[in-house]
Amino acid sequence: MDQALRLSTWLVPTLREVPAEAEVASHRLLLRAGFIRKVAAGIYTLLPLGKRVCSKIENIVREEMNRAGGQEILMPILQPAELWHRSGRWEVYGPELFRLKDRHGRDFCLGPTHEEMITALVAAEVRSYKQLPLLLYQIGNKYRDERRPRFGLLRGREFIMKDLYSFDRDWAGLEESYRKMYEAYTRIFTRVGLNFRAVEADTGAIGGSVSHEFMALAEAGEAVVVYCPDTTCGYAANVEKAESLSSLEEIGEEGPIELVVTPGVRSAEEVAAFLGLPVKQIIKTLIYRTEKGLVAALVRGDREVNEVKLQNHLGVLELELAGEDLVEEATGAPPGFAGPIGLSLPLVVDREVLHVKAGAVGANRPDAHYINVLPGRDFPVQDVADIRQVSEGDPCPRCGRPLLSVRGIEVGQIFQLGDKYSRALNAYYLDERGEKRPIIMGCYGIGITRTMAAVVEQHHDEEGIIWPVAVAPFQVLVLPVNYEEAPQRELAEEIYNLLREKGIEVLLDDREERPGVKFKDADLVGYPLRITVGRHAAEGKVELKLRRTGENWLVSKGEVLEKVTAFLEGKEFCTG
RNA sequence: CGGGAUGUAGCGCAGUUUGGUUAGCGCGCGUGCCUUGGGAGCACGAGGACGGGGGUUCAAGUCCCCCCAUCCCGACCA
Repeated sequence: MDQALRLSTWLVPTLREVPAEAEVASHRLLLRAGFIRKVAAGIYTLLPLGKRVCSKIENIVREEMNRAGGQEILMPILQPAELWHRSGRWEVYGPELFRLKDRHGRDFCLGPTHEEMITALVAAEVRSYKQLPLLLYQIGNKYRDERRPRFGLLRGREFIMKDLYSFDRDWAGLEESYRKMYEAYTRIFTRVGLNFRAVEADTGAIGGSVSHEFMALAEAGEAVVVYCPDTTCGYAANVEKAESLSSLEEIGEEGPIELVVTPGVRSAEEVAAFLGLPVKQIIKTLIYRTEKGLVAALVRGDREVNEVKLQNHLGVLELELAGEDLVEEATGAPPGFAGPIGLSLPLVVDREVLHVKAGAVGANRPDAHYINVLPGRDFPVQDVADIRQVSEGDPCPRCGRPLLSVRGIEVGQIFQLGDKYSRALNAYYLDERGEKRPIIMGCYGIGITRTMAAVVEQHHDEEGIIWPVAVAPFQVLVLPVNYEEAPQRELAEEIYNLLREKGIEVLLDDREERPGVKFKDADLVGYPLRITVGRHAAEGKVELKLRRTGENWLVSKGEVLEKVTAFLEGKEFCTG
C-alpha cells in the first residue's frame, strides 16, 4: 500500500511567526508553511511539501519537453576545468563560478549550466547529419555564486533547473527547434498557473543572438519589462534589451561655443536649471571603467545609460562607473564636470545626442561647462550607438505608441546559440555531400525552484498560499474538526480512503489539534480544496471549501467524490 | 564588491545607552487537567550563557579590537 498520508506523521513545521529574514511573500510563506528551510545564504532544503510541489513542476516540464521531442539525460554537476578552458568561459564566467580542486590539485567547478559538457558529449557521439536534429535535456541542481542571493528561492546559489540543448544541421533547423521550445514554454507556464509574458532578451554570458525570456509578472521580480499596449503590435522586451524610437527632435540652435562658470553645478538637472535650458539639451558624459580601460558614454541629459547595451557595444566583460578618483584623473575635474571636448578617452555617443544642436557639456575643469556645443563640430562622433535605457512612456520601436512597464521574475530563457560552442568544442557533422559543418545549437532553461516561488508570488493572500491544482502539494485536505470524536474520525477516514482509492492526492489532518490551529494551517499551506468533517458528520454530511474563493458547500458523503472530481477537472463547481 | 543594519532559547523580541545578584518576555515544545468550528485556559516543566576569538576591568550580554554569519539598498543571472 501507499504511504500513509496523515498529517500527524508528516514533517510540516508551520510557523506562527514570520522569520525576520524573509522579505517577499514567497520566501515568507514558503518558510512559514513549512515548505523550505534555509541552510546558508541562497541554499535551501526542500521539506516534504516543498519537494512535492517541485516534483509536480518538474513533471509538467518533463511532459512538455518529451512532447516537443526532448530526450532526458543526466550530466554531472562536477565539471572539469578543462572543458571550460576550451570554451574560454573559465575566465569569462568570473567569480560566479563555484570553483574547487580535487586532491591532486586539478581544477573543477560546480556546473552553473552545461553547454560545454553537452557539446563535448555531442561532439564525441554525433557524426552524421542523419543523427540531427537532437534535443537533450536534464533536470538538476545548478550552482552560481551570486553576488547577492536573496528573496529565498527567487535567487539562490544552488537551485533546480531544467536545461535543454538543441542540435541542428543549420539555422533553419535551429529556428524550428527554437519555435518548438517557445511553444513548450508557453504551455508549461500556462499549466503551472503563471501569469507570464515572453519578452525579447539580452543574451548575456551565455552568448548567442536571438533570445527570449519568460517573465512571471510580479512586483517582487527583479527584472523590468517594457511592452507595447497594442496587442497586435505585441512588442515586449527586457529593459536591458529594449529599444525605442530615437527622438529625432533637433534641440537648440547652432551657435558659437562658449565657456560658462557653473560653480558646484553637477547633475544634468542642476545644470539645466542653472543655465535655464531644458534637461534634454544637456549632454551627459559618464566615465566607465572596463578591463580595457576607461571610456566615456554620452547620452542626453534626460536619458539614462543602459549599461548592458554599452557593455555589448564595447565587447567588454567588466563595466562599471568609474570612481571619483579615476574620473578626476581622466578629466581633471570632479564628477559632474566631465565632457567630451578635449577628453582623451574613447567616446561612445548615443544616437539621440546627434540631434542636440546646442548642447551643454562639462568642461573637464572644476565649476565650468561649455554651451552651444555641436556634436561633430566640437567633439568627434565616430562611435555612435543606441546606449540609452528605455523607460515607460517612450515610443514603441515598432509602432510608436507609448510603452508600458512591469516587473517580472525571469522563470525561463531560451537562446539561439549558433556555432559558438560547437566550434570551440569541436562539434561537427558530415552533411549529405560529406562536408564537415558545425552543429547549430540552442539552449533553453527553466528555473524550477524559482518557478515554484513565482507561483507563490502570484497566488497568495493574507492567510497563506493558494496553490493552483496542477502544482499543489496535495489537491485535497480532509480536516476532521475533532479527530477524537468517533463519528467525525470515522467519516473522515472513510472519505480519505475513498479519495485515495480513486487516485486523488489527499492528505488527512489527523492531528489532535484544536480546530483553529488546523484551519489556520490549512489556509497557510494552501490546499486548493478542503473537506471539513465536523458538526454534520453524524448526518453523513461534510463541507467542501475552496481555498481560492472561500466558497463552501455542505454535501452528503455520497456526493463527495463527484464534487471533488468535478473540481479537479476544472468543471463547473456548484451546489447541485 | 561598495553602502546600511543585525546577531541573546526552535521562532519573534527586551536587556547593551549609564558594566554589578541566579539573563527576561511572548509564541512554540514536554506532562497533566480542561476544552474542541478559526492559531483556547490553568498548572508544572525542559531549554540559552548572550555569533566566534582576543582585550580592558575586582566584575563584561553590556566597553575596545579582529573575525564570522545573516538581512536590506546599488552593479549580474534560471
